[in-house]
Amino acid sequence: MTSDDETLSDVFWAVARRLRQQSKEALAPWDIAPSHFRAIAVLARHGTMRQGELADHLRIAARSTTEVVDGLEERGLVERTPDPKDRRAILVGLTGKGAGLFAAVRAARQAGSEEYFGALSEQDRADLTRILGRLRQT
Amino acid sequence: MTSDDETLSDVFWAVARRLRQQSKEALAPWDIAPSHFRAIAVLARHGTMRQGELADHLRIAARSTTEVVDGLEERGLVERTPDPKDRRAILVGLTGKGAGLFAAVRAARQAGSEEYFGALSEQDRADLTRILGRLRQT
DNA sequence: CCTCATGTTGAGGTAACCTCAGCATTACCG
DNA sequence: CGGTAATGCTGAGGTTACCTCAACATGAGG
Repeated sequence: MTSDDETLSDVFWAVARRLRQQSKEALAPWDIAPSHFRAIAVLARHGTMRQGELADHLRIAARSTTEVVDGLEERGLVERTPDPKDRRAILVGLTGKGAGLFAAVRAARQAGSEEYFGALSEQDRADLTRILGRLRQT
Repeated sequence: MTSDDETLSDVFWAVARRLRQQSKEALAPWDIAPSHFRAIAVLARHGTMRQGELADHLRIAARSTTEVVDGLEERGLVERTPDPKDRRAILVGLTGKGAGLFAAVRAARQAGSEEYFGALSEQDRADLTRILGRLRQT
């Protein structure tokens, strides 16, 4: 009830906080953060790749990817192996445990975020996807 | 080109990053962060209030509000005065400088975020507002 | 007056990023 | 071929925008 003085971006950030909270909780049983899961999902779908490529997929800086991969490696969910074709590069791939976790989360359909957005109607989800997609390209 | 493997939340976060970047840049000339501006906007619209009230308006924890107000006070944009009615409480109000900054940013229409969302059509903005509003209540 | 509630802050923490500089390695070019 | 440039990663350090928990002062009710 507090306010009507909310701009679109205020609402946007309110939702962002909510979403973060929600998906963090959803992933808590597996002891990983949303950013970790995002990376796992990419690896699960596209297979082993270089860290740099992973960064591109995640649309974050290479340096940030190092950190995400560090977290996953600590947990035994991914493996780093030197790229035989380029000794500067490092390949990142899911371990069995990592693949298992991905499957488990998927199966449980607790990807959290999707659960969250599930409150919307098909139509609203479609609109939201379209509108956000447009914004991203701006 | 990197990916089609994007969930709705991925897109959402991509937009969030963009938005943050964009509005940070837009506010840079005034040396304040988006969170600061949010607080200023509330104070400009509703006038002097207690810190706790401000926290409610911003929908963040009271402790976090302390920090935002700290930042604004350092920059001379707000003033803390003891609440004469309750000596535990503190009133926060805009200084002339703060009000001036608000006006300047407004006038320049560089609230950034709104600029960003301005790329959308009326209709899309309305839809987005509606959908996000619904999500927030979830 | 004594206990409980309220308003703010100190201390300490988190997630998810960022840039900049440095190191190793590979690629290109005369 | 030798030297310069570009590439791939990481160490160091920073930022934003939050959070919780506990302490402290003050106010309110019985």
